[in-house]
Amino acid sequence: MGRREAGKADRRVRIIQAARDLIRETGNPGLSMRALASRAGVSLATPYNLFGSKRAIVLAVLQDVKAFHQRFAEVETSDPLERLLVAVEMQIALYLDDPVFYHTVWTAMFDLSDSVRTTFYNPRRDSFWQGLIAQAAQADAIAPEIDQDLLLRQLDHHFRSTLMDWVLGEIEPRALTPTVRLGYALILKGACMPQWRPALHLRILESQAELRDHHASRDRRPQAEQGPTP
Amino acid sequence: MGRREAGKADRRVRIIQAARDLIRETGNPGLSMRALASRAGVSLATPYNLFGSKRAIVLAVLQDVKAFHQRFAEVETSDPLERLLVAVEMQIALYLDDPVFYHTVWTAMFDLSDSVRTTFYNPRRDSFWQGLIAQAAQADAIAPEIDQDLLLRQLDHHFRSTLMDWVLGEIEPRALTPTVRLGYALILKGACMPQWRPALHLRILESQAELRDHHASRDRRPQAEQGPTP
DNA sequence: GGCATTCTTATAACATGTTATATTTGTGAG
DNA sequence: CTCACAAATATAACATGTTATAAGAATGCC
Repeated sequence: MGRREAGKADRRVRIIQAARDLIRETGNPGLSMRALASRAGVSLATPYNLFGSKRAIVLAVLQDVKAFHQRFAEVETSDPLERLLVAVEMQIALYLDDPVFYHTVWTAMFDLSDSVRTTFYNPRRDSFWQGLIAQAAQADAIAPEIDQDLLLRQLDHHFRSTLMDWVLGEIEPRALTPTVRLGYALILKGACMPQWRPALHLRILESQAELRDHHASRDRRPQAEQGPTP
Repeated sequence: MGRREAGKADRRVRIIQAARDLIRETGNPGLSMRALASRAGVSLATPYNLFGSKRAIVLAVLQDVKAFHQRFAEVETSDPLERLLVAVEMQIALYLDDPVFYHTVWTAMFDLSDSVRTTFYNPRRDSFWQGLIAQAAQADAIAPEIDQDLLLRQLDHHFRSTLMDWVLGEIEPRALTPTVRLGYALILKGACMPQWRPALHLRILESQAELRDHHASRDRRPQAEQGPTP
């Protein structure tokens, strides 16, 4: 690896930094490829050579952020199901800490126009959550006949949809946490061993109450005059 | 309403028809606004006057399709939870009957770049599902302390995410039904009264087995070399 | 029937993601 | 040092969603 590769890596870094800065400053709208190239001090063609597409760049930015796992390492909760709930709540909290940035990044994540196979699931993320679920299974909290991979997939589905609601503006930020918690608790209650049900049921009721409060404190969602009937 | 409105309505219909035909013939790629306008025999500006954006048009196409509720009316199952599962499976079946078309339509649905407030939830759809859930609750299948609206939202989340996996190509078509069924069964098991759990548990195991078969019969999902770590 | 309004049309233009081309620059190897 | 190669650059071009503008036609009202 001579200086050729080094130069390339440097350009990659500059592009990612420029993208992150532009997103932080202006949100999605400010991040045009021309603005990005100019800010990174490269030509318009270079980001395409190095990343392939705009979406790939935004996702590289997201990948560059890795504060989460460190934060979570400090949590000590013995209850294995509770650990799952806490972990997912912390993730939401991370996003709400920097809403403009994550809103943009997740919007790109949900952008289907592009064929970049990014997959929401990647080894690092998967293994983290698989670990939590495996722990729960070993602690006899999750029924042994439940497939752990599939369970994780179900939890992810719910997580993603809730985030999508947020990106679409169909959910208020403060409803994010209870919504996610409610979904996780419901699914986990369906997958857990009988003796763990009461605790999860409590979490369900808590989340419901929280959501009802929010709902009560604002007007009804405006009726969409036209909508699909899937 | 004079002929002015009639002409407008006619143009609207022609545009929706042209859009549907183009989607059916070529999928998304063939549906450019210029092609659409030409096919509908109107100028490029007209679709924008009448609908506002491309996404709005595609969604109008989706709204135009309403075969589902009629089909479902013929189903007779006494078990109220089973009715929910059957309903959602029928919906999936509807999509798989005409995959190119629905793939395109759902891709548009998931397109966030546009500000059209379509909402996945609309009165007609909501009331259908709310009815099924209310029936289940009246039959003592769903615990009374569970909020029915929130439960429906959770089910929808799962449905949407699974469809998104399909649109993204992260899931095979034949895995769609068991995936959705698994999620519904898990969530419903978390929300149901105790005596209904065994039946749902059975459905969970069934779905898992089906999914494992699919999984076993193909190579591992290709590892994404780079992915985000949300 | 004549006129004003409203909407379509035709057309151009713009923004932006993306690709292609040709030129230049820097690097590594002999 | 020199040369060949690889990759970046500058630049143009393309596709497409969308908007703007001016002109023209249909409609409804008097």
